[in-house]
Amino acid sequence: MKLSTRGRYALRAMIDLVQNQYNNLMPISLRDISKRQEISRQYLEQLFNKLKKADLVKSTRGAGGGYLLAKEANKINAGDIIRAVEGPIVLADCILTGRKIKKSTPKKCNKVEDCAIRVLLELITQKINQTLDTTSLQDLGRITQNIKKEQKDER
Amino acid sequence: MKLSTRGRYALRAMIDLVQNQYNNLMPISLRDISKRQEISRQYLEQLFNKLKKADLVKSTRGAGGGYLLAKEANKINAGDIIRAVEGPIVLADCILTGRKIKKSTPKKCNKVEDCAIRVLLELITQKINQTLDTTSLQDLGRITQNIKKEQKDER
DNA sequence: TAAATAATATAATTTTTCAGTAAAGTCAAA
DNA sequence: TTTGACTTTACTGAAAAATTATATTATTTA
Repeated sequence: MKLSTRGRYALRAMIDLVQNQYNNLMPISLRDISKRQEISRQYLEQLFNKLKKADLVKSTRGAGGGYLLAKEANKINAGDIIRAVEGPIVLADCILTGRKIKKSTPKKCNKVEDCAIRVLLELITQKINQTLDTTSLQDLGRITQNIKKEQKDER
Repeated sequence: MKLSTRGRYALRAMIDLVQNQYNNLMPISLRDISKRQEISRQYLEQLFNKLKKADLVKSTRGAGGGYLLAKEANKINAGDIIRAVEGPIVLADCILTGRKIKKSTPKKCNKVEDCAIRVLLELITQKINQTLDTTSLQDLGRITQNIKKEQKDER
């Protein structure tokens, strides 16, 4: 049970965007994010594709172009970001499809025991989404800011 | 973000154990569980190895042998079972190790942005464990029982 | 006590997913 | 018209997960 790097990288990139924006006026290029976050440009491209489709960022092309937040940082939450790049959070396939367990051997989930497990997993999924949806990008930005400050003060 | 089959199978096997026990007197063989749950015997062996080490089941060898619950079903919870076969629930490696992100390229998690993400993931992990630890095997057994009953009534 | 049963332990194999890379193309602004 | 940036698709290698295989040891029962 892990959050894949896709989700983590997307969060990181979005936090980077908030931190480096000047009132969301100057587009930020993937090249810059790539450098700061040490994530390959091509990989970022994949992620921002999805972030854009989910209306979380907007882009301007050409020289001096790049990405901007599509909404205010307090209107974007962690759940939006993660679901944009990873799809909906599903702890077991039968929850979404209702049935299938595997792709290769599309066996039905016909064990009643599974249904009890499904009840449990659905409950957990709810809790996860609840937490993700009550944490805004602004929150994440502030936390980051505070950590940076602390690190500075220590020196 | 998925619960692996290991965890799901272990839950299923344990529910099977509760459902088919006669006051926990007659050991249940993996062969029977394997048949009922359609999980290969060898795979079950791996799982029960860990369940035993975690003191959730006890075993007797030889003919007529098999597994029994090591404690009462209301003293065993879903979290015990899942953690027994999957290890602790960790949504990102840096949470456990404090630092490392990957094994192969042991790069440090030196981005402050990650720390904000860690705060979020730790919160979620707490919630997950909370839910898992408040759902007993007895609960799961009852839910299963109810579902079986409903299915019967429908006919 | 031999045969059958069932757990224990480890190793090997297969399958699937993930992470990252590459390439070729499109579009917009300076 | 050229640069810089976004778009899209395909591919590859590595790691993790799932499954299978092979012995071995311990009990019971006929």
